Amino acid sequence: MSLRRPFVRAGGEARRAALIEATLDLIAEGGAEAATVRAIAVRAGVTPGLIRHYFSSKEDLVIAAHEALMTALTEASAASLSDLPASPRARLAGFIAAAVSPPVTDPRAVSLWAAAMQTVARDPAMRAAHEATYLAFRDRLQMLIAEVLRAEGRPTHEARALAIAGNALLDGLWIEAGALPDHFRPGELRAIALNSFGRLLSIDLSGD
Amino acid sequence: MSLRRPFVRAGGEARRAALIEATLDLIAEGGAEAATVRAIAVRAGVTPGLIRHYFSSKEDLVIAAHEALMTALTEASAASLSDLPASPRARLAGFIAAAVSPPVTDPRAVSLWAAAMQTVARDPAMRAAHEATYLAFRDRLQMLIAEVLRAEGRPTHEARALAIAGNALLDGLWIEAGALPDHFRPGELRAIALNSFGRLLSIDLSGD
DNA sequence: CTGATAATTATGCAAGTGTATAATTCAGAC
DNA sequence: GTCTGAATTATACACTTGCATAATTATCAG
Repeated sequence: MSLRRPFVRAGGEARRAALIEATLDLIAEGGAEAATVRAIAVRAGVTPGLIRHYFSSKEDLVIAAHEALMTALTEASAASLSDLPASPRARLAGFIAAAVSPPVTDPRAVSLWAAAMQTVARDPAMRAAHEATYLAFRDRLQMLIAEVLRAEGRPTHEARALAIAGNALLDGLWIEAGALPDHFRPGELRAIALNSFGRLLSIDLSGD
Repeated sequence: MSLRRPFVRAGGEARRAALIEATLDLIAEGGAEAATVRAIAVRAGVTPGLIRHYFSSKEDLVIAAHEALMTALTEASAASLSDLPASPRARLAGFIAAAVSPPVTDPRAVSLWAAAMQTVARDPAMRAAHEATYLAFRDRLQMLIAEVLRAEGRPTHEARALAIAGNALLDGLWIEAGALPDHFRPGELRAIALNSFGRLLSIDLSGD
């Protein structure tokens, strides 16, 4: 009579990742409210109670999911760096282009990011996670900008302001591309991003 | 023994507006999940059951609240334009400065915007409303930019791309100001916005 | 003053929420 | 093999949610 559901042990990191993935899927599809403990468990092929074995609370899981998402996005942008030539200008241009192209520009990612944004305002833990990933991206951008300025023999004291503006520009374009993908011609955002960055730095980035 | 709560009749439109206002307050403060039927009723100084007397369901109320918010933002944006001085450069500068300063830069507005953004992806009616307001703002910016270019005797064929980039820049700065207000010195974002726009247009906007 | 009616409150309910706790079962160590 | 601990399931609970329904009351027309 004991028809207890059979299971296989997936061990620490794999299950953790599966639960995070299920959480992100659900939030992207149906908003934060759709990511209930039970729904997450079903999506991950697991029983609700197991969530509490890997995360101290549901909130903890959601925060971990947000961190995983933002880290993945940041690394997707950074991954382009290693493939690029050594020239500072080419490196910056590649970084910018990657930030406004798939897979970074993905409606799912934008929707998830908006959901997280909503909680950042009031949840200190969430804000800490957002701050960390935001600053990580911006610092990377600032370093690339500083390298370009240095290569041109120009002072780097404006790098911070340029990084803030550049980051805002990329964020805005990223959001627009994700929310209203039909409003832009293919490659238009990429061209606008490179052209605008070029003007901000007074350097031509479109060539190479 | 019957201590039934006394009440006054507010009649149709007033109560309806009060319920919408309470809903927006709660969503802004605590996210969509905080806007429960009971919390809305308390905030509006009313009993939960009354909501069903003015709206066929809670979802109906939330949609009405979002519509009210959108139209309010649109009208506020339109009103700000009429107060601006006549010089094209001053008008553009004023518009930019207003976009990254209080009360536009308000955590409540950002939170509400994020909440709406989250549903844009899956709700066609919501997306239509969002498209309209987004394009209205961008078109306004494009017209201001075109006026400046025209006043300088320069061609205006780049106005569209400049408006897209400028709008993205303002969006990004606006969001970060709302999400992480402590990371920027007072007036820093305003200075960055004006300086960056100046470089995008190759025109000095900081003066005047 | 008296009905009539819409506005409002009061009460209750079924479904869903996160979480705690106990019972099981797999996988590797010895 | 068997022992053992961690991974997993199962069950239950207290609470919240949206909503339906019935009972009351303010307000206004006549």
